[in-house]
Amino acid sequence: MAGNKGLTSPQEDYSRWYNEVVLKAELADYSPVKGTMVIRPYGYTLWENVQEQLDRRFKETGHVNAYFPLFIPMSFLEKEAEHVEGFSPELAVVTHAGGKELEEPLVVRPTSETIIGYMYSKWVRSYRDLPILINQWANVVRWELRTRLFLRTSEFLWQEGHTAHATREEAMEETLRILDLYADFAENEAAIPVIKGIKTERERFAGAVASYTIEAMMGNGWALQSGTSHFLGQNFAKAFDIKFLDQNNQLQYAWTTSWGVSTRMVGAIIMAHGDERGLRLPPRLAPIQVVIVPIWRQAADGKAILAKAQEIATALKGASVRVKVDDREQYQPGYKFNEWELRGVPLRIELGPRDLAANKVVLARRDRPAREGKTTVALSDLTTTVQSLLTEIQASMLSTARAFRDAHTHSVSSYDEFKEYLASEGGFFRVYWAGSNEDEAHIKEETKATIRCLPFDQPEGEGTCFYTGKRTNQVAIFARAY
RNA sequence: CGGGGCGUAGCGCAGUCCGGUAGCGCACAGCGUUUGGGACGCUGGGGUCGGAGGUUCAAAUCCUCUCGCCCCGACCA
Repeated sequence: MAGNKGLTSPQEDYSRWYNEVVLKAELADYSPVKGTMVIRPYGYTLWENVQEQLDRRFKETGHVNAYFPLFIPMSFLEKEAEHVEGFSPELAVVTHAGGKELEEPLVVRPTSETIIGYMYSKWVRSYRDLPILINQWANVVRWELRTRLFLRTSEFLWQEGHTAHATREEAMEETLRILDLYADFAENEAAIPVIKGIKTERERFAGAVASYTIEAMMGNGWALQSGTSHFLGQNFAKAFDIKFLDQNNQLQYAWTTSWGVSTRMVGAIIMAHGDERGLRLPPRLAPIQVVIVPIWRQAADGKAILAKAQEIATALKGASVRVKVDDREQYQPGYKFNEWELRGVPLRIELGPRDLAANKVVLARRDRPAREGKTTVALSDLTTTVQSLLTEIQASMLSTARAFRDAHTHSVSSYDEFKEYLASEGGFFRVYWAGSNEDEAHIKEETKATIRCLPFDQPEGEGTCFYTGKRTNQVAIFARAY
């Protein structure tokens, strides 16, 4: 039996598998309002670990956290033409409060560029007030038509960074610094390889001059935009009058950026690593890194084994390992093995009478199939072995994900070939591209694939556009996307 | 909003055609035996059959209206 009992195989029905994993692993549950979800403790702890690692990186690069309000005057949204056009279809608007109709409707923030722009205009007078490097952790609301747990919910959690700078160069540097930061997080914490690139006009954030993205490949070959960093130019500065006197006493508009990673990242972790047994969590983010499953035949053994399990747990905690002893008596070991595998715990310690007698334990790696992933280790070496195994699993998960992505990245030279491969294999398509906005729209209409980005990693030489046949030196990444 | 499907115990479903007063599996509770890859036995608790109205001696079942959810298409972190 390959998979977890009762779990749909990802090969058979990927989206069903995804939903089941989220629900059965107790990451989240549906909430009564359509399109909203409850993030359960296990899922929330995972999110907290994402937060912690991102937040650490923000602070290291000079950013500070603040909080801006949930409600935004409707008129603010309207100040930036593209912005309001982009967001108006999905706004939740409060028209009544305190028992009467409001004079001006309040928008529940879909993102906070506008209210933050408004505040920045109050705070900025001189080049000496710049840069402003603020991040906020918040919830936002976008009334989506089709929702999916973690990937697209009407309300979601995220961080949004909003910075203002004196020069174009500085703002652009910031935009790219954050993109690198996101990529570093994705690869080194989430073990998800990403492609850095710039969005085409069609996919650009409403109101931005340029949008940059990290794109990750999910287990079904689809792309997931996992973080974005926007260079906003002076668009919002002009809309909100963020002006300062420069060193030459000249009045200038500030240059702003915004960037975000959301709870969608949890979806990325699920889909980039999950398998037919369920979730596989990268050790650096896993709420539980090691689970200890005690095993005993006779009640008399139980006490000693549980005591030893606790002793091991204490030792591991002392070494900063997130460990849990599964001391539930109503479940058998086999059940627990499967359950913790479903929930993605990277490493399991099995401790039975034989082990106790020999001063050993069995270690089982989640990233390797049943027997292959099991080793026996002496108790005296346990802590160092666990630590090195966690490091190894983390690295192995990244390289496995990278190998998977590379194996599912194709380069095609004609549109027919593209369509054929997209239908049969899926995955990413790294192709020479000289098409127009309309060409892109047409391809999307016919194949549902979109340009995920124009990757930073561009070829040296020229090639022929797979769609238009024109010569070009630009490549694009096409894929089906969430 | 267009197309398709579904609402019966916490979950998954049967029962609906052909009306007779609700059942199965899992889960849950108690007791006992079990425990190295999803144990078993016995006992037990749990239902306004999505909602409202109608037909009928009698409605989960037939009729009318309604509400909600899921999947597929047009937008998005």
